[in-house]
Formats: sequence, structure tokens, C-alpha cells
Amino acid sequence: MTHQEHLPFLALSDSTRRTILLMLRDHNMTVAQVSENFDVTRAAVKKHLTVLPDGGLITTTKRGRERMNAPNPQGLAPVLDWLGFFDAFWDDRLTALKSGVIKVMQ
Amino acid sequence: MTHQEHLPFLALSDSTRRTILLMLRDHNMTVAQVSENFDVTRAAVKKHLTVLPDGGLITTTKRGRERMNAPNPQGLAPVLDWLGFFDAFWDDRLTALKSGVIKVMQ
DNA sequence: TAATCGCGATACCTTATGGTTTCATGTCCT
DNA sequence: AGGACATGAAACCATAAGGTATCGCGATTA
Repeated sequence: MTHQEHLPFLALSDSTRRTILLMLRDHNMTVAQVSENFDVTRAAVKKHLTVLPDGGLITTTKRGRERMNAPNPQGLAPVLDWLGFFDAFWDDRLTALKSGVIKVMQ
Repeated sequence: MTHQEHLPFLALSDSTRRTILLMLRDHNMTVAQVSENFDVTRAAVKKHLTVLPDGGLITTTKRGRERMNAPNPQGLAPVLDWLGFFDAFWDDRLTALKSGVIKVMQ
């Protein structure tokens, strides 16, 4: 069977991490800034901010005493590749998604 | 934050389940048939064959003493919807995926 | 320099998860 | 009817996962 990149799927399997990704899509954020948006402790958020780069979904760079977290869109590639195996099956919702993209490309 | 359908992501977070989905893409299969393709016990496979319909990714129908498992492509919709939030970020790989689709649509 | 700030890391707890074994039940076939 | 067959379900186990509290350390800043 085709080798599957597992870590990106694992990273996406948690609701908090998906929310973090959506937040980072709009603004790069430090660990503390991300933590402010959740009820759990900073340590818990920090753990998610370890799983996400493990899955290649974000990149982190240290700047002084803080660390910036930025989304890495290419990290979604393995997921997209996998979904690509279902080309022939995709439904109308995907078709709509695609058609939206087509407009952009033309 | 946007409500997120969690179960489909959960279902996709396990390698065995992803492999099962790829198998079912080609042929509908019974529990036993799916089990034949893995080293783990039938009971373990059966558990996966409970998580998958929970996530809406497969449908199961009982026929006599066996149960057929079939992929449900629409179950991927929540995942696709979520990925849609990253439209502006998507990389070349997705672009290629899309362009393949464009050919089909024209 | 001293106090504070942002992080990282560790130890620990609880629950979820994937796995096994075993047993029960309904179905098919002779 | 009786046996074989396909599945379902329960009890149990080990480990992974998400959470907490706590301590340590480099970087800032008063």
C-alpha cells in the first residue's frame, strides 16, 4: 500500500490544533498569544505547538525571548495528495470548491 | 470559531483506517475481507469499521450473515470544507490537483 | 543588577485508543 | 437438526494523548 505521511493527519485530528491553524492563517502568533485564545494552560497549548510542526503544518522561529508560529501551507500537501486518491468519488461540494478555484485561475 | 466536524478528522487520523478507505475505494468488502489484508485480529479491524461510519466515511449494509462496507465519498466533505479555509495558501501541488480537475470539467 | 517576562521541559494524572481474547448470536448449508 | 461461518460485543491490557502543576533559563526592561 502507498506510504502514507501520518503526522499531518495526526496533527489535524485534534480540534484545538485545527483551531490554532485557522488562527495562524490570519496572523502569525507567539505561544502566549495563541494561549490567550484557549481555556487550557499555556503548557497544553505548547504541546499542540509541538505536534503541529512535527506534522509540518506550521513553522516556528525564535525571535529574542519569544517564538513566532506561522502556518506552513505546504504541510497540507500530504493530506491533499491522499484526498487525491478519491478523485473519482468526489462530490458536489468539492466540485464547487474547485469551480471557485477555477475562477481565480482564469 | 467555526464549528468543526470532528469525527471525520478523527477517522482519518489512523493509518489502518486510511488504508481501509483506499481499499474500499476499489471494491466494497465484508468485514472478513477487510481483515484478510491486515495482520491484526478481526476484532481490531471491526473497531475501525465502527469508527469509519461514525465519521461518515463509509456506509455499511447487512446482507444475510455478512456486512458490506462501502466508501461514502460525501463523508470527506467536512474535511474538504475545512481545507477550503486555506484557499489563499494552497500550494502548487493543489494547483496541479485542481488543473487536473479542470480538464475533466471542460 | 534585579525583577519580570516568554518559553521549554519535566513529572504526574486521567482518559482515549488500538490491540487482544473470549463468548454469544444469527445465518447458511448439508 | 446440526455444524460451520460471519459478525457483534464484552472484558481486559498497554500505551498514547491531552491536561495540569512546577521548575529552570535566557531575554527584557526598569
